[in-house]
Amino acid sequence: MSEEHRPQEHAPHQAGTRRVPRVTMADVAAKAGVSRTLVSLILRDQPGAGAATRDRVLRAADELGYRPDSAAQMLARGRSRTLGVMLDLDQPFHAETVKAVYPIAEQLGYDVLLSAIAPGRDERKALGALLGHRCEALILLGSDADARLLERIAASAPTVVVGRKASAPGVDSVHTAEPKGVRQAVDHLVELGHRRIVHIDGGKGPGSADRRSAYRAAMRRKGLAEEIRVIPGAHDEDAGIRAGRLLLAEDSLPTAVLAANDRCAMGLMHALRAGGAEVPSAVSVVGYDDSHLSHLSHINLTTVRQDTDAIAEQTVRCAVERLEHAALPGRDVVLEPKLIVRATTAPPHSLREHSRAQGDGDGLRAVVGFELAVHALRVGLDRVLGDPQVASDLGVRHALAHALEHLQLAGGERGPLGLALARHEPDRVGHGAADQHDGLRERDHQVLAGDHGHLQDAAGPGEDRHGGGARVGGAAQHDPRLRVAVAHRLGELDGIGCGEPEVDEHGADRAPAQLNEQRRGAVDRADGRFEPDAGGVGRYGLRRLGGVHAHHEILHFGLTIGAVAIGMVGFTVGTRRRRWDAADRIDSSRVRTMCPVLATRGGRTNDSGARKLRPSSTSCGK
Amino acid sequence: MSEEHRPQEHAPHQAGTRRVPRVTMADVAAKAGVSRTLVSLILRDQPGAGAATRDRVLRAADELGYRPDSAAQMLARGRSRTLGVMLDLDQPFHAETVKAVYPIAEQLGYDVLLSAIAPGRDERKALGALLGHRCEALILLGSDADARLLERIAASAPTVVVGRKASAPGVDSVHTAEPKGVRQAVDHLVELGHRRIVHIDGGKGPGSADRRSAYRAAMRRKGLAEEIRVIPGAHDEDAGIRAGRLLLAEDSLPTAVLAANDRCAMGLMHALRAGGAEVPSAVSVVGYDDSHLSHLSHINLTTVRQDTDAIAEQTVRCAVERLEHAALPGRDVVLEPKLIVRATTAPPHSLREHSRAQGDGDGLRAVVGFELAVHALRVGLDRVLGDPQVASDLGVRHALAHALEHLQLAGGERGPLGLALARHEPDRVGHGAADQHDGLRERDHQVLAGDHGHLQDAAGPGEDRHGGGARVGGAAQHDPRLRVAVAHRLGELDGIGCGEPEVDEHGADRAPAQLNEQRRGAVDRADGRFEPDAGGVGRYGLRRLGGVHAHHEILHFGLTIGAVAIGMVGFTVGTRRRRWDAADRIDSSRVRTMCPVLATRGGRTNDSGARKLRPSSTSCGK
DNA sequence: GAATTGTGAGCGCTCACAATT
DNA sequence: GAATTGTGAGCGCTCACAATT
Repeated sequence: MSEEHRPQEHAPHQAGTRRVPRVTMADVAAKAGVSRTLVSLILRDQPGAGAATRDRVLRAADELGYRPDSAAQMLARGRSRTLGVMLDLDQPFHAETVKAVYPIAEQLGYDVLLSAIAPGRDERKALGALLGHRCEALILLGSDADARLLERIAASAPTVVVGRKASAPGVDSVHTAEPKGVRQAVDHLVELGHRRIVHIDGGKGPGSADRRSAYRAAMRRKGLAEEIRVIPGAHDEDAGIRAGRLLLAEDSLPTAVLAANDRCAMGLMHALRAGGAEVPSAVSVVGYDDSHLSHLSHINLTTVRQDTDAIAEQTVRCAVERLEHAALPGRDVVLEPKLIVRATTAPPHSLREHSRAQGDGDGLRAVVGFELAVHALRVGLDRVLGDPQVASDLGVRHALAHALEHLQLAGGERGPLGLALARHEPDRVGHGAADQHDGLRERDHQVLAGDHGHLQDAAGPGEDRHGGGARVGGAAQHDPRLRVAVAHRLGELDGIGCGEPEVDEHGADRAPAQLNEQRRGAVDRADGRFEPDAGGVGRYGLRRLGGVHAHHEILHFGLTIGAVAIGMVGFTVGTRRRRWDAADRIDSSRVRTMCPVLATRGGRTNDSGARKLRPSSTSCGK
Repeated sequence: MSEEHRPQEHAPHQAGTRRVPRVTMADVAAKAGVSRTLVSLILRDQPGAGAATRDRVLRAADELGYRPDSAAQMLARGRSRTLGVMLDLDQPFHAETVKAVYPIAEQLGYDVLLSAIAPGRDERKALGALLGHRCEALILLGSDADARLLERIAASAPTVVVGRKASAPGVDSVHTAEPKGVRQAVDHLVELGHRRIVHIDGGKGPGSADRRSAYRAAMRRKGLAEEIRVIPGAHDEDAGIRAGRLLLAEDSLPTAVLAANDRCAMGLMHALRAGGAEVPSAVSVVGYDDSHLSHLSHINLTTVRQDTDAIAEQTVRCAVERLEHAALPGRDVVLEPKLIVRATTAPPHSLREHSRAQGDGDGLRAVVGFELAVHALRVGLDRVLGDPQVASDLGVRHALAHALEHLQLAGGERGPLGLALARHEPDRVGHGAADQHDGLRERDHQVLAGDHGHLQDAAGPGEDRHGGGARVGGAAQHDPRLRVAVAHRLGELDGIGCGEPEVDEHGADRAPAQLNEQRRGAVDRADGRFEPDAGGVGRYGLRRLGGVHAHHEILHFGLTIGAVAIGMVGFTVGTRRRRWDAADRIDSSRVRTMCPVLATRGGRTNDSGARKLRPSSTSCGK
């Protein structure tokens, strides 16, 4: 019977059975005129074949489109060199881990096969698929198998459980030190002043039991045994939503919640916000995992980081070592967790009301505060400097110079406030702080060019200088570059990007240089205009302040300096004014422009609100 | 040579080669006392074996822990009955699809193997793994392969591309009708009144080209050919962030953006918000996919839904049919998309504001701005009034009185600023504006009691009045009730909750009454303390301003008045100062407390930042 | 003759060892 | 003798067919 007429071609026992024609090693060997063994040798990149033969075989294989059949390889080798990974596709943490597993496995010469758990596809099924495909070792990412099941699994193949301590002997496990991570989170909250700290647990999810008891222990350790409360949950948004609603339905909210993981925290925050309880002002929330979502700064979740790279490496290593030394006892690899403080934790309001705790820990607000301080200053400047008379006064200019210098100093030599203002008001501020900045783009340099003093003629005929009410609206329009700068800086503060390792919470154990590289790449790609901020401000300014403190520092600096600067200008104008008054060089319309309240004395006003004011009999007014 | 001494046991060619001992069919056959064929037959559930033998074999297999070796099965069968799915673990849409693929494949008797693309693992690599493991057909979820590559892939195995039209002959594709989905989105936006609708495309991602041209077509169809603008992007958050920053850096924002997919939309929204452009008040955003994230109501993304169940079913069917009838021509299965309107789309502000575009349309920022203006004022007051000498000066008190009066007037008789300040600074402001407020809680009344003048002794010996740097930290602490009030108000303004239907952008077609009900329920549940604000300030204050206008109004008022008030106080202090100077009633430490910059003249400083300042020769300093 | 069971070849590869240059 | 090449068995299964009851 010739090859073409094989009965398999229409085998009756299975619908759709179709022998897929395959280019085999024998075909390649025939074409190249060598033996199968040589082909095998050459394709596996083993030594022992002549260069000419090598070429010929490789070419033949390529021409025939030959692809080794791993089934046959496995069979012949007696082993598959394949690791099976069971995962939950909905857990970003699993995705991160798998992505880190691939390169390590490849490096060790192992293939990776994935099998997902899903509705209607439980662990047994998912693992069965892996085992059936001859995975030599199993990596269980989302397992909630009990000791008995785990033992049975491990009987089939070396097994590594990730994310929790293995409950069965002879099973390796790789996970974070839950007690430490949870304790860090609890300590952080207690330090902020929280006492009513609730824990939403992860149900049967991996690590949940450990985190639950770690929470209890951490609370007891802080003398908060009576405040211990665990709400049953799971590792998804729904659990967080349910817990949030449960809490909202009660008489009063706890001041802080430690969620089972980031997804749970997301759901919780959603429910709280929908119910009118803002995070973190009403309730602080801590997640777990530091999955990529928590980085996004409109989420900006305080969370316990698990290092997926380290987890992946240890996991693969465990599996491979067990594969090569079967007799190894079960190991439990425990990695260090790390609390990443972002913007969802703050002092509880009860404390804040007593005005004791410093700062509210709200990153977004801090930055917005900083921006607004700059704008408040700008409004003040516009008001005052909108009047050429006032602006040209030497005292005012000096006061302004001081204010700006102060601003620059606020965040360090070329601090964020100074730089931002320099970019915001280049024609006014000059670029004393900015011009040495090698990252500044040409355009910026051009804008700044020809201005080397600390203060240019502030009252110069800029197209922006018309005074009056409309100015305020104008002032409220932010320079988009400033926005971008702030957004970038926020990202840096959060440690998403580059940074000195000792400051950067994320990068610390992650090869910062590489991250820097990456970061810069991202920035470069984003938009040519951003480099100065990415490379400059962050590095010189906020970084120096270090981590989360920077948030508070900025808020304080911004508010302080904005207010001080405006006050100063007002002060100076006030001081000088007497002189102008005497010289009668300022008319009422100018005064009104400068400050509507002051102008009402003269009975003239263009402000319906101000019209009702009854002026006092002080020195203001004409 | 006996089995135990196989040389493979220590094969030298590969480190760690270890023949995994395996229970084979022969072992089972031996144990059951039958032939291998019978075991094979029985384990595959084929007819033709006696019931008794069946039992015996099954029992033997079970006892030995026998597990068929799929590598050998594949090899022997000549086919694997395995479908390979290539996916991107970071795309929720892929996860959804895979979860739907499993049951359908199982039903048709196929195994599923997953292979992820990841950094350092491109399509070729991922597909190579699948092919190597003898997948008979390939399902490509995140492919950006061009026609040439696709053709080469398809030469190895029947291929189904998901999410876009296949560009190569003989390749099946399953995707949503992009033109329809995009048109629905564009039509929805145009109906809301948008014209400047930008599209962030998905780069080389699946379906991007189709969506891009569909966007162009839909825009042209609406007579908006001139508004067409495509920003290069990708299917991830980064692309959205980059596009958002790009847009923010321009002179003005578009009013609506159609993102490449949900993740891109998430990044975009993040960037916009970080840059101060609220969604949807400043910019409307539409996603694509309806992945599980978009459901979460703090995201609540308007998006184009793709039915993953239908996609999975059609995809598996295509693959299997092609497997069984090789000659089939390439099919293109097109499914219906569906626009899911949620909360990220709203009428453009140009419409809402009669094309005046006041302010930046940022609700949160407006409110924060208002808060911060109050705080800036407070900082200024603390600074100035922290010095009893200054504070007791009649001129300063009058200036302050004016500022506060102005604040109260700003939002109407009992306007939000006045009220907020009254609650914030009850002992200082008095409750002229607040005491008639029937919603105020008893405690508040008590706090305010006994103070009926417009201005109490500002320098009185309150426990809160110590001046100096620490005060700033204190001032940055917000009254949580104020925040809650603000959050509530924001919710009302945004139409998430109750409100006049004609103002409420979201609720208009959504049964406002029911929403009101819901909202009130939420408020009632949230915390007993909130009623005054929910029922009071909102009703008397902001509501009167009406809808989104209020945002801008508050921002302007807040900034203006904060700056004006501080400037006024500074002005007055400046004016008065001459007198103090003359009387030598103010010492340098006091000045330093009041304003560090001013103090540097005297050479004394407690501020390392200020130390570097070189004072000018003006009137400041001792 | 139908139901049940067994035999031998082969899937495509790798490995140990032998045989060439 | 070192570098290169070839041979034959076997990995664990399935299939067609033969051989039993």
